[in-house]
Amino acid sequence: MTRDWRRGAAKPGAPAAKPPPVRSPTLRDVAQGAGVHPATASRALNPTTRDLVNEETASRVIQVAESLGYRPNPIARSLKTARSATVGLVLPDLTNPLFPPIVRGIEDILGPAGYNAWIVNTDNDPKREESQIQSLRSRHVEGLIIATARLEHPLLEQLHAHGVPMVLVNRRMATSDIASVTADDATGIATAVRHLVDLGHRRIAHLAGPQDTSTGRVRRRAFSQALRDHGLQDDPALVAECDYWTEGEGARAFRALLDRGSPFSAVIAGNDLLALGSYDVITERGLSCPRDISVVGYNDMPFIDKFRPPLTSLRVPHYEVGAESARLLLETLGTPNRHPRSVLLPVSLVVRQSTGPPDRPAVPRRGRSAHGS
Amino acid sequence: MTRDWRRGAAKPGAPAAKPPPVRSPTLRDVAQGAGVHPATASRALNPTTRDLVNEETASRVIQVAESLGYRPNPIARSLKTARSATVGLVLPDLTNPLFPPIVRGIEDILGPAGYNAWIVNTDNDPKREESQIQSLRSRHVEGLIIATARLEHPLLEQLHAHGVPMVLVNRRMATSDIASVTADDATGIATAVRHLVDLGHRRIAHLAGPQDTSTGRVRRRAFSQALRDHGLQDDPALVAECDYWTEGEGARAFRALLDRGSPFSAVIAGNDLLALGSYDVITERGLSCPRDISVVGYNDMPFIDKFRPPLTSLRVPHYEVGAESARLLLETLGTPNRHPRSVLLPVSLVVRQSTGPPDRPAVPRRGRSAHGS
DNA sequence: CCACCAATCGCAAACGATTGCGACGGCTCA
DNA sequence: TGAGCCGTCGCAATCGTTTGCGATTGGTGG
Repeated sequence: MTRDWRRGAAKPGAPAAKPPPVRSPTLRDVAQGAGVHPATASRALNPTTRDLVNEETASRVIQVAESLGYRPNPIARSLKTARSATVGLVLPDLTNPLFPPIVRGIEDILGPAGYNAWIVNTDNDPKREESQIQSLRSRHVEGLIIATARLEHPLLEQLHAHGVPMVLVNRRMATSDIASVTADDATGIATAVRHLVDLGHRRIAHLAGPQDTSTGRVRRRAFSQALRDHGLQDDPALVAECDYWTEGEGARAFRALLDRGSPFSAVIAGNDLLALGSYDVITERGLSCPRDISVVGYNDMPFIDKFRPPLTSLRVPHYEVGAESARLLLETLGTPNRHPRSVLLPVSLVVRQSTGPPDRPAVPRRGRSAHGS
Repeated sequence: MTRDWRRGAAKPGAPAAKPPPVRSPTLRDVAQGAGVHPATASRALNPTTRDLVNEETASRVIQVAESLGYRPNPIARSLKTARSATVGLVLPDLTNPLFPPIVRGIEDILGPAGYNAWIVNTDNDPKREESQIQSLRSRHVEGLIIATARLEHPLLEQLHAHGVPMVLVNRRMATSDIASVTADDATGIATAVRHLVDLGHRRIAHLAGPQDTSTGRVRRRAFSQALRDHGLQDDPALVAECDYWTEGEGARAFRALLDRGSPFSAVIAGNDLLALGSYDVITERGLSCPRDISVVGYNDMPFIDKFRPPLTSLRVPHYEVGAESARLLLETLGTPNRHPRSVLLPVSLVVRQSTGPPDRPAVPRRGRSAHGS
């Protein structure tokens, strides 16, 4: 005698006025419809346990489930299994056009694998980052894809030590060996330098990104290395650091570069936004690109081919970066103790109109600043 | 062996010598620590039920909870309460730079109210949209913010009829009265037309967006109305429709416009991407903007001031649009039967260098196409 | 002095799923 | 014929929290 386990057992005395609640069907409903126990229904519906139940009953259960439009409740499942089919995606700032393609790549891989991504913004604020990650963890995300890594990042190291599966995207860390997906920045920068040298440039400047990020540092080092490889002088006066990857910082640093008085005819920016900042300053000082100064960006942001002038930039396969990081994370989730792997994706130089042969030995505008002789 | 990084992976073989699991503390732990029943702890921790428990015990419970670093498990809570403190955000395409600021606005309002947003992409694919929304609902999101609405949208109407709280952002629907937040497109377009008329333009074209979206249709109608208001002829030959809000569609439609042979000296694009498409064609045909043709965009996308030439555009307060839609949704969640409200946010014209006085009666390039007489 | 009430708090049943374990038949094999 | 095994499937516990209800206490008014 099957006990009536249904919660809505009609109150005795109450008329059989069946008020059909819009409540979506539960596992119990399909079990009852198929005349089996919920446990059996559960096993029948789950592909990995399906062979524990008679093939005929299984298909009957499936049949009923479909006709009822049964959708398993991910919350209940999560609670029981402590798994969530969800991964967290931690971004510094969605407004940066760099990230949407990465997100797309990630989702396109995760989706077919049955996972979804929780996207959170940190605004580059470590406090916010910590609380966001905390929130993700309490939601039982199974892994993290992190685009906010700094070279020194205690929080991430701690998570990694705790065995939290994660992969860094677009960034690497100094110490820990955490899986990461980045572009081959060293080769990219070398390509850019060669391009400029081939055009005839000899004094090339660098707008370096934040030195507490791997991209900022790797690109800066690669820059120095490439100069030396070409037998050029690696003049510290031709490198200016930016504290953030923003247009404003790019402008500030580029102004500083000009004001230092060391002549240069080309600049390689740590990324496109910094390059845009230098565009602003070039206009502001009455200079012309590429006549007075050639500019190379990094990332090949969308629409950057429509800027004035169209920016020569290094194209990073962002979509692929995202996709690859998702694949890495899935691998990690599948085989936990796998040794962390890091992949390097190729970048390519897209030559547009912001680079050209040096017009003449550039005499940087000294402004009215009276510094130096 | 489930890989569960939340709870300390108990080393196998370790004696049962009180292995203090790193497992995050549960309500039971707190209750036990405070010497009360979990139910009491729950009530003490919940601000709305706190007055059901003795003030002293309440503070003791809170004390213990803090010292233990207790974080309530949202999943368990969700399961029990059928609420999730989560809303779904349905976007057509995150890659469109229009959306990140909207997302920011939404998150900035939702966050302090204790809500989080699940972001999903639909790629403008109705099938995908349906499955994504289904997925959101099964996660018990409490409401939806939807940026993918078309004028006719059975799915949304059905959800609305089912009482799903939702607000449309940047779009409205034809029939249902669903809360929405949009820009004041009619006024915006009128402003643009006046700007062009003031410059001396008399034959103005329109690159219309998809006519199954409210924005596309409203802007197109406003365009015709504004022409008439200025006593100008509303020539159907000067309106070309785009099927999508993409650069490519803009280019295609603009080519068609030129090939029709009706002269015009300015064009108002349904949005910035369409305007960019016309830029491409202007270059491709050897024309010049604004000398031959003035162009006005819509949305004032980030960085669009750096295009060639800097695009005159209508600025929509996207952040505010997002924020306002979040506020609306929160209101709806707070008072379910409230009559749906729709808000219209002001837009402003940002004049840059893509608009200027007409050089001479433009003689559109007829190309080598042999169509027509 | 008893009945009643308010304030507190515990009990236990949910929420919807998963899963170890054991029950039950039917079958094989010695 | 009985022991043992295998295929199926039900039982019940469990995940962590919320909440209706009832029990206990102490205080109060009649």
